[in-house]
Amino acid sequence: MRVTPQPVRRQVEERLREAIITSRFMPGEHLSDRMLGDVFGVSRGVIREAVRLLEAEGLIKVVPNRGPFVAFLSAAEATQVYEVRAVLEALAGQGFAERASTEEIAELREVFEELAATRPGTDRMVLLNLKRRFYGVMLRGCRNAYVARMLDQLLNRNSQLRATTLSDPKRLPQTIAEIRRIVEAIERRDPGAAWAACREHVHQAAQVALRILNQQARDEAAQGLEVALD
Amino acid sequence: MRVTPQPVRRQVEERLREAIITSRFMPGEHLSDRMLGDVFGVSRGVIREAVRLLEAEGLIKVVPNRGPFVAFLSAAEATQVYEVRAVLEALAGQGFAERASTEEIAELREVFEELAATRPGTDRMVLLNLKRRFYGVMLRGCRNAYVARMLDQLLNRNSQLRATTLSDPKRLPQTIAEIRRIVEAIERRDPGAAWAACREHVHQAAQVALRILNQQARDEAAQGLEVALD
DNA sequence: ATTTGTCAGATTGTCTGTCAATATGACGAG
DNA sequence: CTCGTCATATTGACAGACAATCTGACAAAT
Repeated sequence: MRVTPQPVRRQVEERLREAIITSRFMPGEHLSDRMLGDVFGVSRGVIREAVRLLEAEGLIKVVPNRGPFVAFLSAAEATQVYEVRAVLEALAGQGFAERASTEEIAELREVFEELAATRPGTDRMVLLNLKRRFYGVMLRGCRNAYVARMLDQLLNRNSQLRATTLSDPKRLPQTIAEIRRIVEAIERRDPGAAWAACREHVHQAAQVALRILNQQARDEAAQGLEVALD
Repeated sequence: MRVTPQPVRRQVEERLREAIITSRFMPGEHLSDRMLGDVFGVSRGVIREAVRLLEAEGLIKVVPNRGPFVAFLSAAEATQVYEVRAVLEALAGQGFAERASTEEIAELREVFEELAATRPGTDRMVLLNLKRRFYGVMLRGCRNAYVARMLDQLLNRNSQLRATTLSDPKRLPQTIAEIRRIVEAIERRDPGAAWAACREHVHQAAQVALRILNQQARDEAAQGLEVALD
C-alpha cells in the first residue's frame, strides 16, 4: 500500500481550522502571516495558501492590505446560516434514511445513546465532540459528498454558537429528544420523517442560538453604555 | 471615495475561475503552476494561492505531488449536485418571494422575458449568460449570503453540463415554462409555491442532464470498444 | 481641545532564486 | 512483452528582498 505523507500545507490547514473552531483564535483576531509562520514553524508561502483555503470555507475574512482575520458571525448571518443548515441537514437525514447501510444506522444509534447518556453539567467540548461524531456518521452515510462538504462548512462556521446552545443545561433534554426522533425515523427507513425531524431540530437550535445572540447584544450594549458613562 | 485596486491574486482567481467555467481549460487538464504563471504573467506564489481557493470551491482537484487538475464531474457526482441544488435553489426562491423588493421582482421578470424571447438555435453561451443573470438577481434578492455563495459554487461546478441541457432545442420551451412558474409564484409573493417551482425546475433539469451524461457514457464506451478493436 | 498633517515602523503583496522529494517517460535488459 | 533503471521535469517548501499600504503617534494648526 502506497502511503503519501500529508503535505505540510494540509497539516497547517487542519491545525489552523481546528484552532479557529475551538476558539483558540478568537473571532476578529488578526492572523498575520508572519505571526502564523512563527507559531506553526513554516514559511509565509504555506501560511498564505492555507489562509486562502480557509477563506473560501468562510472561517477567515481577508481585508485587502490588512490581512486575514478570524471571521465574526453576526446575528443576521447566524439567521442565514441556520436557514441553510435546516435544509441541508434535512437533505442529509433524508439521504441517510434512504441509503445508509444497516451498520451505519446502528453506528448512528450508538453515538446517539452516548449523547443521551451524558449527565447534566457535562463539559461543553465533550458534548460538542459527541455531536460532531454524530454528524460524521450522518454525513458519511447520506452518500452525498456535496451536502456533506457544505454542511460541514456551516457547522464549523458556527461551532462556537453551537457549543453554547448545546451546553445549555435546560436545553439538553429537549435536544436529545429531537435527535431521538431523527434516529427513530431513520431506523424506520422513513425519509420523509427523517427530513422533517432534522429540519425541526435545526429550527429549535436556531431559536435558542438567536435568543442567546440577542442577549449578548443587549449585554454588550449595556456594557458599552457603562463605558460611555465612565 | 476610497478605491482599493483589486490585488493581482483576486484577478487571477477570477480569470482562472472564468476560464474553467467556460471550458477554456478542459476537465481533467493539468494546471501546472509554472504554466499558469506564464499564461497570466504572475509568479508561482500567486498562482498557488489562487489554486487553493478554487480547490476549496471544488473547481480544481489537487493530486499530491502531481499538482492541480480541472475537476471532472462524474455522473454519480452530478446526481449529488442536482440533489443539493434542488433544495438550495428552492430555499433561494422561497427567500426571494418573502424578502425581495418589488424592484428586484420586476428585474427578475425582465431577465425572464429576455430569456423567454430567445429564438430556437440561440447560442448556448448566450443562453447560459441569461440564466446566470437570472440567478444573479435571485441570489441577491433572497437576502441570504450563504445560500447565495453555496448555490453559486454549485452552479459553477456544473456549468458545462448546464450549457448542454439549456441549449437542447427540444428542452428550451419546457425550461422557460418552468421558470415562468417560478417568476409568477414570486410575483404572487407565495413562498411555498416559489419553493416548489424551483425544486421542480431543478428536478427536470437533472432528468435531462443525467440522460445526456448516460448517453455520453455509452458513446465513450462504444468508442473505447472501437479503439480496442483497432 | 479638536482636527489636520506628517512621518517612522510594521505588514501585506509580490517577485526571484534555491533545493529536496517525487513523478514521468524513455531506454535497455531479461 | 514485461520489468527495472535513470535522466528530466514538476511539485512542495524555504528564504530573502522590495514597493505599496496601513497604523499609531506626535506635532502643527484652527
